[in-house]
Amino acid sequence: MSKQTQPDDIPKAYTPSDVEASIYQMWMDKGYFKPSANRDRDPFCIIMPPPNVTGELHLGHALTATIEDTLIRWHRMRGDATLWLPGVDHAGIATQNVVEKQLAKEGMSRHDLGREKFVERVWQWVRQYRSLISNQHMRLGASCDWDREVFTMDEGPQKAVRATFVRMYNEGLIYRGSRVTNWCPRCMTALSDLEVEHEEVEGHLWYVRYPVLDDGGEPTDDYILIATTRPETIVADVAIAVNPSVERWQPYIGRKVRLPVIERQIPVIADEQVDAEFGTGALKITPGHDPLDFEIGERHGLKPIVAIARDATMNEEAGPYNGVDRLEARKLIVADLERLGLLEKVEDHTHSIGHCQRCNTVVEPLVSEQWFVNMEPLAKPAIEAVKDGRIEIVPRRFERVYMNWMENIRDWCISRQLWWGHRIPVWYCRDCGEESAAIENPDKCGKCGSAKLEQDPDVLDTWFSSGLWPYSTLGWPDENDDLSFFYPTSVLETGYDILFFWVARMIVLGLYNMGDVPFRRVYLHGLIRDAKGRKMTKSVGNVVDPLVAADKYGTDALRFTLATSGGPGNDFRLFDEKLESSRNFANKTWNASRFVMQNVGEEDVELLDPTKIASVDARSDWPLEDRWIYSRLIATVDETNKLLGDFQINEAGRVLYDFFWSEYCDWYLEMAKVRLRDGDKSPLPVLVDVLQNSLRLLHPVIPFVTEALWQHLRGYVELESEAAIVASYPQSLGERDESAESEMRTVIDVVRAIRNLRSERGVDPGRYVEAYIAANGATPVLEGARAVIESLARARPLHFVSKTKDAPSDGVASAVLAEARVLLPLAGMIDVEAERKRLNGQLEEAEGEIKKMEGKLGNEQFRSKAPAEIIAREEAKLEAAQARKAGLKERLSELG
RNA sequence: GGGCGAUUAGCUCAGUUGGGAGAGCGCUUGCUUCACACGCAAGAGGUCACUGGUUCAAGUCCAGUAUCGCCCA
Repeated sequence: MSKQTQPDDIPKAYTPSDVEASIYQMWMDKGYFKPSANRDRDPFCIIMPPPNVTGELHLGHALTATIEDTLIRWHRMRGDATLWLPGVDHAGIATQNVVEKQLAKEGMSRHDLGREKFVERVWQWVRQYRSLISNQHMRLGASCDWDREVFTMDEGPQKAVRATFVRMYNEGLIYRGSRVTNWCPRCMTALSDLEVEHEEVEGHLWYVRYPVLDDGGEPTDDYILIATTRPETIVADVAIAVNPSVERWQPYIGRKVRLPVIERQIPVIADEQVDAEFGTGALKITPGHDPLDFEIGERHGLKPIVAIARDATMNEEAGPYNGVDRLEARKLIVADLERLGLLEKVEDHTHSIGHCQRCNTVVEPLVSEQWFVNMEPLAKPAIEAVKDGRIEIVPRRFERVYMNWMENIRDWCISRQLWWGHRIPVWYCRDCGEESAAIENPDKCGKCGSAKLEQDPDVLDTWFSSGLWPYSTLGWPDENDDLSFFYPTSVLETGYDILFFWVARMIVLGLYNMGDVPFRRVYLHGLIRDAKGRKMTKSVGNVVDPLVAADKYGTDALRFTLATSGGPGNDFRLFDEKLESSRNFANKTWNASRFVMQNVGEEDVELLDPTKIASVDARSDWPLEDRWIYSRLIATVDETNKLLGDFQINEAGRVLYDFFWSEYCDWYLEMAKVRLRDGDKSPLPVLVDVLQNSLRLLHPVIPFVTEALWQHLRGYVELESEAAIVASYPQSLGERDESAESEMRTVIDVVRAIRNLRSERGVDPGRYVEAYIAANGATPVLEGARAVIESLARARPLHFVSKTKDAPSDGVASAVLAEARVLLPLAGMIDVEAERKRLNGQLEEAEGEIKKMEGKLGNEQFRSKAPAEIIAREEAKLEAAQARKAGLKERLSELG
């Protein structure tokens, strides 16, 4: 084979920026991201959560991309027909806000432009950011099928939105009505309940006197005391409600009181729902500005009064306060109440206040006409789907959170008073007043034929279109092969913070539109925090740009860190030290590979044939270290596949890290060097084979460095595929070799013991020292590993003796293991007294262990109830401790 | 008010059928050893928040308490 690269051509340290761009380009050019057209294969499909088109990707997106890409690459390597479909969300309010901000810098508002021109302006923004987002995903190594990239406002999804709306409208599941909804006076739109964030605020409770009127409508000296947190809404009160079960209120029911501040008369009514415990037990009823009051008002046929306008200023209903901002009006009204002697007292009071998710403005609940989805009938099948396991949520605990929300579902306000978004497909006839919904824009009224049609000016909640994402991206409502092959999709992966916003609604709408669940499994990841555990926000200024981190440490380092930092569903902190450690790991793979390639050099090395070496027997004539590392590889392969199947990506990463670094590099490579230095090339096939398996195992998490190495390695050895990304993922390689593993533990223990003695006695690291080993049963194993031990422990020559008495006795440092006693003659470096003290300490430890084990094994209950395997293990421990004790006693008596 | 999560080495976190207390970083000591100082070797460091229970056996299961955080109303 011709060598494509020389070892010297490979730089000493891995430099991500040298290889990432060209590798990604190569993957793209070769079309590796496209799903196999072979429909006999199992489908594996993830629809990417569409990032908002508002701006650049943050770490949460990078985490999503990392986890999904890892799963996708793993399945692709396993041979599944794998599709990862990318997309971008139009993000109604958020995008409208950013474009408005841009306009403001030019001294304009959207009203200056008008709706049509403003929307065109947003499209300009979209064109810019849509590709920017794709490019950022590419930098992160995302192996999605870019030809299928979709935007929520593309023609296909538009059609899906309309088809869904029209059907729900016709079936009465979507309706229009006047309700108290959450109104953001800054965004000037209604919001759904989910878009309101509640915050505890230190406020006040004002106790206001409402004078009771006599039959002639004249005020008496009597009054009803009302506690309120919002005095400005007094002007919109329509009644006072009391709980009829409270004795003291009985005489007032049916009478009238006079509204303080503006002199309107309102009735005192009785309603069971009034909380007799809160405040004074009497409640002012303001149906125009409180959802609960709205319900009470409806029950009693009271017409709501809206006194606060959409811009949060008081309107004409507020009389003297007309035109004043709601918070200013509060101050004025409190002052007026005080002046009139109607304010009895003020108490401090903490309560939660709703804020707009997008702009943090205090939300005003007010009555307005909006579109709603009747959720209850839709929630039932969505509850069933999770209950009966058609959808599994990982981690499991979120299933309860989901259930709780679904079982207490409330109608979903879907209309937004915005210009940017899916326009509600409802038209009103100006001639006959007919209202109808349609998929295609109608040109005349279906009832009277008039052409004077007006479309509803509002747009839909962004989440309405993203709720259709698992199939609108696959071409629905049109039927096609992709849709039937890939739907239901395999995994929906996202952060737990959008479980309700997105996941729950996709389940509801998927079942409604498709009659089947949108995905089989939901995997929810945690949120990323900064080094101090704080949420990353622009206002704190602690936001980490994923691409900056990727530039600094390499994309693989970022990915490895994100993939291994936290368990499923748990938040985790990100900081530089973690990224450094991941970078070091990438560099380790680089250098181990470099070492292997240097040693392969011009040799013709063939890969091992796994089918021929699957059994322990087939490997029985291999040297111990070869049998050992191959057994460890087999164990690692099995464990990794199992963990990835359970979404335990963090654990899989840890297992691979430990195997590659602590076993392959720290021990196997060093042991292989012993033979290689003697000109023995026999370790090469194992060295290469374990390496190429490791590269494949690691590829899903750290794709760039593994691909770069794969390409280098191909210059030396015939590998199974032209690229790591399309190599097969190692699976079930064969039987573990338990005896090789335990024999190697003994060898390693002996090496460590010698190193420890040397280090403690300050032996010059370069110096070789003689060593004596008394090992009894383990002698053949240790003797077989003589060269390895001599080299790794720098102990030469190594003498095997049957008893420690056969070794020199003067100036000897010793270590007593269960399997062997090791003696290092270090004349002049040994303090006999200190040595005795040290050994006595170990003797005490061993005796303690023996006592503990004897106690346990002497317990009849343990003997009869514990599994045999555990009893055997404890017995082995006891024996080991006893062996150690005997060895230590022998040594001590030799010391005299 | 209801629910969930966290509490394990100085720091950040693993620990998924109950039986070995672990990793990375930091720290101490020694090494430019022919893959790697983004490294190697040797160490120190923990009543697994607390109380009680189940069990032969509890970081792991159950009940409760405390502190912190999150979600829902």
